Amino acid sequence: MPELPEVETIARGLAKRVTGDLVESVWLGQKPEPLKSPAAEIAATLEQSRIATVRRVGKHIVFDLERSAGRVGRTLLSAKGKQTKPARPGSRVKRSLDSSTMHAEADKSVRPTHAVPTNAQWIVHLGMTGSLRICESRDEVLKHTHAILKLASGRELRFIDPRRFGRLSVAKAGDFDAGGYEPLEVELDRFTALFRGRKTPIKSALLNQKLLRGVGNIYADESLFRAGIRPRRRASSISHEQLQKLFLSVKEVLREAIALGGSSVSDYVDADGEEGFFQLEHRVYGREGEPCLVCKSPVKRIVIAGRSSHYCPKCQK
DNA sequence: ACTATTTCCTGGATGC
DNA sequence: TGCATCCAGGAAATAG
Repeated sequence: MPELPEVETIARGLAKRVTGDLVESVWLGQKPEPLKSPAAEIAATLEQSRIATVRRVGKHIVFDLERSAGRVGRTLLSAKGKQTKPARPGSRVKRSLDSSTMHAEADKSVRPTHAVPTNAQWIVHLGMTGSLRICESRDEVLKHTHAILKLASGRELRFIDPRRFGRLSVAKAGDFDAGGYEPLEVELDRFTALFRGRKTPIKSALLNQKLLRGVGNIYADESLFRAGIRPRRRASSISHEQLQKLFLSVKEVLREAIALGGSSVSDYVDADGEEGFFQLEHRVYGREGEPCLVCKSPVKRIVIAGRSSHYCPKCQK
């Protein structure tokens, strides 16, 4: 179940291996659930785009795409002869409406094959069981494969997701907004303000992606344990001092988990097929009935908002 | 404006 | 051994 540290690990691994590669063609499966944008739009955006960067935003993986208008223009010209309206899909995307006409006119007359980045994005959410794998084209196409990107390097980037909780979408650059603050970047006063006046359990607030983006069930439980706060405590009832502790705990847990490549539970592996090791550092998650590592009390498991929540009844108040 | 609950989905674990 | 049932959970939708 990829949360922030797993997604960060995956994005870093993908960045190493596909940055600069060109998407030559795209195959999308028939199951509609994983597609948040129309299939034709996803394919059209990806095809003939260069992957400029791969990065994590919350639990999303964002591929920043660039398209060389020169390449497209040249292809069209050679195939169809001189066109009065050269197709340059890149020119319109970034510029404002006011200036686009002028620029288009100028570009057309002076440099019809000038490269203009289109600045689109491919956004992948892995859900519970989604994975992105770099394959050779001869590799067996696994069951539950929903998308295959053929790359100019000869490899394929495949999206596989048995449970289909994952989502694929495309957006123009700058249009994608995951909401919430990045937990590793947020400042203390903004962090504490998130919980002011909220009657919901602190655990639920931590899982709310509109407040903080990227914290999931494992890291919420682990952060609350380190901060000594019970998951059912109402967010508004937590003292400033305790929130300060939670602020530090969240960052500490996430940083340690990223350093260890995330937590490998439910067969999570990163882009290189490597397991993470933070599951060995879990102090409460998945340890129901086992002794607290600090006080030896049995770890309790309760359900909050349908999520299992683990805590030490003695260490957490 | 919030908050709580339900729904989606399948593989693996459990129970009889 | 086989078959049914339950469970995992992120986020969107729905209800209050």
